[in-house]
Amino acid sequence: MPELPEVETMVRGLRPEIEGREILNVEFCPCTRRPIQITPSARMFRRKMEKQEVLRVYRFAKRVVIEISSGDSIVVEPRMTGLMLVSAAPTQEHRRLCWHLKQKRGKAASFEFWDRRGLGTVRLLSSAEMTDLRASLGPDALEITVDEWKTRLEKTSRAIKVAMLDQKMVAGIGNLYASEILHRAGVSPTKAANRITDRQVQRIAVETTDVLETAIRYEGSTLSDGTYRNALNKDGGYQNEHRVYQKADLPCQNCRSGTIKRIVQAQRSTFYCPKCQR
DNA sequence: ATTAATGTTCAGAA
DNA sequence: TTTCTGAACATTAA
Repeated sequence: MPELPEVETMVRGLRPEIEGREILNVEFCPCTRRPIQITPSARMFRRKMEKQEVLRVYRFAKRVVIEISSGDSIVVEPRMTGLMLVSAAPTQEHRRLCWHLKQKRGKAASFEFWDRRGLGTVRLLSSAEMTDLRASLGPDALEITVDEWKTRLEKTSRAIKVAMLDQKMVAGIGNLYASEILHRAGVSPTKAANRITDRQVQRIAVETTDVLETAIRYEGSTLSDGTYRNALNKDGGYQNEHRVYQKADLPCQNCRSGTIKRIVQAQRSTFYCPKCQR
């Protein structure tokens, strides 16, 4: 599932292929069972995009943002199973949108949004709407400072794992990486955020940066369901580095005496070692 | 054959 | 105000 490292990987795959290219037209793939969630209307969406140049491609939290020459931005939120691709999609069936580009030698002819479950969204936002979107989320997980972590965490009594998933608190961390970060930081996922010690906040800050940057180097995590792929439809590699996620009942690689446990928090699985995470 | 599990976000309830 | 729950979705595993 695309969290920060997976979205960053999509952006890096997309960028060299589509930046500076002209969008000729947008195809709403007919094979889609239900229409993709698009704003504004499909007609407007298409009209505002055609003949525009892709100025830049970047990541914003868990979203892919494609800024075009009109000043508007295409904002793609992959949610659970969405992918941005510049190569053939995993299946024809779940292709949702395809942007056709003006031909350029050695470059992709198009890029597309593929989404098996169809929870993803694609929106066209004005620069003012982009500003609002920015203001609605917390600092990016790769930019947040220790002091920001501290002041934000002490404002809530929710469990630290639940707080880390709150995008208004810190943007970019999802269910998988929250468990991995807390394990490496040695902090219990159930501990109230406002009771985390300064030393633990420091550990969380360090491990957040380390885990996310390492995962980006590995091009994200592709789970057993095989859903996540990079922009070239290749698997990521970070799943082999996981220490707790989906590893219930296996021995803890950190303390070597504990056993990884699965619990449910806010209706989502949390994996941790009760022995070395306090 | 039914049911649970999967995770992100938002709306609405507690 | 803050925290919690359910719904949206498709597919697989039990």
